[in-house]
Amino acid sequence: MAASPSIEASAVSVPAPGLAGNRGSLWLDRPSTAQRVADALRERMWCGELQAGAQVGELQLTVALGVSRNTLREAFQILIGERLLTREPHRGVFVRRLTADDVRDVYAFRRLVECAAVGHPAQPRGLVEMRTALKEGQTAARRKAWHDVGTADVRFHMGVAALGGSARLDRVMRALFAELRLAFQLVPDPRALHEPFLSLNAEIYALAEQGDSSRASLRLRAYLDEAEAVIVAAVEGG
Amino acid sequence: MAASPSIEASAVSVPAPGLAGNRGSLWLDRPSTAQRVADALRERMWCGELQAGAQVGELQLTVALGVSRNTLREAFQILIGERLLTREPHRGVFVRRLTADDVRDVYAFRRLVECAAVGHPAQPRGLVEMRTALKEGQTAARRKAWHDVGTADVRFHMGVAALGGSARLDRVMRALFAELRLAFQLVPDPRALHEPFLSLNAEIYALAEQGDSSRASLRLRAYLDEAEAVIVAAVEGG
DNA sequence: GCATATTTGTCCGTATGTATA
DNA sequence: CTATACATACGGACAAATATG
Repeated sequence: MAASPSIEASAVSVPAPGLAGNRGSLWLDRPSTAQRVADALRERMWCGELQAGAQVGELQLTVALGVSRNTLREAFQILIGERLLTREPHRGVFVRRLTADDVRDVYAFRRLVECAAVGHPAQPRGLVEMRTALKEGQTAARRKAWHDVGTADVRFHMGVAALGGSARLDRVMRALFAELRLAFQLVPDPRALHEPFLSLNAEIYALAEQGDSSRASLRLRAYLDEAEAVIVAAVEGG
Repeated sequence: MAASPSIEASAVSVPAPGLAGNRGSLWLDRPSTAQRVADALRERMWCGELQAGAQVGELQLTVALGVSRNTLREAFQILIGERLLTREPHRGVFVRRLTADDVRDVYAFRRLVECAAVGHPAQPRGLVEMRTALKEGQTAARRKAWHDVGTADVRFHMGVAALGGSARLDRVMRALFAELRLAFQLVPDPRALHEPFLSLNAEIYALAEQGDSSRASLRLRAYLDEAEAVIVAAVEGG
């Protein structure tokens, strides 16, 4: 059985919604306990603390997070809906493990959507997101912080999607990258995974910025083909 | 307050997961109770029995569906994740009411995605889906069953999306249409909503089938612009 | 503005069925 | 095969917030 990473001693630290404090706050930013638990678990998956295939048992988490089973199960439903967790009936809840076909489908989707977004940009604001993400990635690479390079890469392509000018697309892509991150962590060498794409992203940005949509779309496709191959290999190899 | 449509006397009829029967079934198709409740509610929204803005009270539904409050709340989380329900803290759960901006965003997304799919079709199997949906719509129109015409229209454009060749795209579009249906039902005259698009869909299909991707993409864009205007007007008028 | 009733948010206890050692 | 552990689902309890008179 997959070693379930220790999750002890980390209660959800935000004040519970039914308690004191929060005076004056008009319920505007008061996520429910289930929502905060889901956020906490999502964060743990994003940073690699909870890895693909790991079981997230109900009992352990109730004591670790200090919430009831009911609340925890609500949080599970949220994350199952986001396809970050999967439920095996009467066996438990597990961090999703992407198959090679899952990864291929992710990249089929990205090819369609990202290439369309750079091909017919509707929201130039995405360009600034791309630019800042690009710089982030470059400085992170100088620090040899490859995990951060990967985060910047995700942010860069969120910027690409933002060119589409649709909030829904932004949401869908955010969810997609959260899933994909689960597969990233199966790649043994994070440097080999993220470093080669820095220059490709720079090319894509330059072309998009100077309005050469069709050439940008072509380079983007090259990026996606390469990245898909790397991740598929990692998923199949592991 | 929006009249909450009667939901009485309609318990979730599938055998509960922890009971007899199901012998030999290896848990393959055994959705949890929460999942079945969510399916039931989704169906009621799809067919218009539960309308946008209606409150779905916990107590009424627990007695109507014969499930516990905990289970019902799990189902709520599923549907909230699909953006079919919204939660107003300490006030209740309501069927989502789309704003004009929501509708505009839906169509921005559809323009990007559907036009890309017909523009660079990767999965010709979508064409057969389009064709059957087209016929369905035409026969439904002869019967003056405008609700069915709308369903066929959705199916037609699911076929368009299927041209993209991505299971994820199919899922996203299915969720999108479930949302959009909530807005469809605000349009007073369902005939005026769906009938004009029959011929446009036929045009799009013909062009796509004979491989004229760019012209198909143009007609599709015309469809989406027109449909957006109709729905936005209905949402703003209501 | 205040007191009350209703509903939500959250927790706990428990019974039953399933999977696994 | 039995026993243990755990998931599923239900029902009750209580505090907090909202709605109502």
